Amino acid sequence: MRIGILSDCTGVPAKTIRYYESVGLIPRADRHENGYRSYAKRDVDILLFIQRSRSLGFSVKKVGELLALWYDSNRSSSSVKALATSHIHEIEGKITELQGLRATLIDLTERCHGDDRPDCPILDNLAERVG
Amino acid sequence: MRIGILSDCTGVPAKTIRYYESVGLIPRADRHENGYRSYAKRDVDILLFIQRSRSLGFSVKKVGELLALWYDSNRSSSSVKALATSHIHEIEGKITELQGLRATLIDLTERCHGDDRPDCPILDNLAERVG
DNA sequence: ATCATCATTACAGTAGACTGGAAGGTTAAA
DNA sequence: TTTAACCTTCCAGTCTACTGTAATGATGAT
Repeated sequence: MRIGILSDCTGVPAKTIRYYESVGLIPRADRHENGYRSYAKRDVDILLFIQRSRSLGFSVKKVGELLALWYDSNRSSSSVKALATSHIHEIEGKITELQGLRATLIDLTERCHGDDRPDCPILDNLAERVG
Repeated sequence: MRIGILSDCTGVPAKTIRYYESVGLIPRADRHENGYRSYAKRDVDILLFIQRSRSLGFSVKKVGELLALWYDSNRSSSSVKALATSHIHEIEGKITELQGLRATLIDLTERCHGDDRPDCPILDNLAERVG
């Protein structure tokens, strides 16, 4: 299977597949006689695994770790769970941060009448010396 | 006031102040005879305004818009509110996305026993053909 | 006079994950 | 035969918001 086909099968651009190879996320592809990369069905599964992991917000680096565990039939499920759990914590940290911003902004906008007058608690707050 | 003092007053690195000038977020500073940038107390307020806006997650571009409104004594509070509201929507979009990821990951980790056995629903899920 | 500390500019690098484009080789179809 | 559609490599660019570094000049204290 050539790279274009693999791309069509997975939705991952050929450019990106080469990129994944270049950063070591996937192994170097076998080559046809003409130098074209040659893939097997297994590679479709790998790309889909990567795609799904990425869509869950795992960094490329962490996807590499997940792939290593996936390849390793002697892995412990606890090691996978640890990776996922740390990722959840990361996400929860971001959520908490964003919720804090949201709360502040909501408070400010609720206090802003939002009419034609220039008077505005949002700007007042931003202009406030904090320290 | 030289740039180092302004930096000390605000906590914004001199480098960053020059950067803000270079991208037009703040106007070009007046210069002393020796070519050094010269700032006034007003600039402290501007930098603090920028800092506070940035800490609320506004992009540098949006901070520019906020500053323009702040400078404009004829602004309408509704225009400020509109900016803030659109920013809230952006944040809420991110929160929703992250919560979705979190829910999926929590579900997967809950189904993973996390012991020494290789059997793992997280990897099974990632390996699952979706389309 | 010399040193530390401050300032200037211009250019490049960082992070993360790609994406674009040039210059060229290969293959299949019209 | 020519054209289209593939593929190759390599280098560079994108995005955002800075940050680093080099080379150079100014100021103030000892």
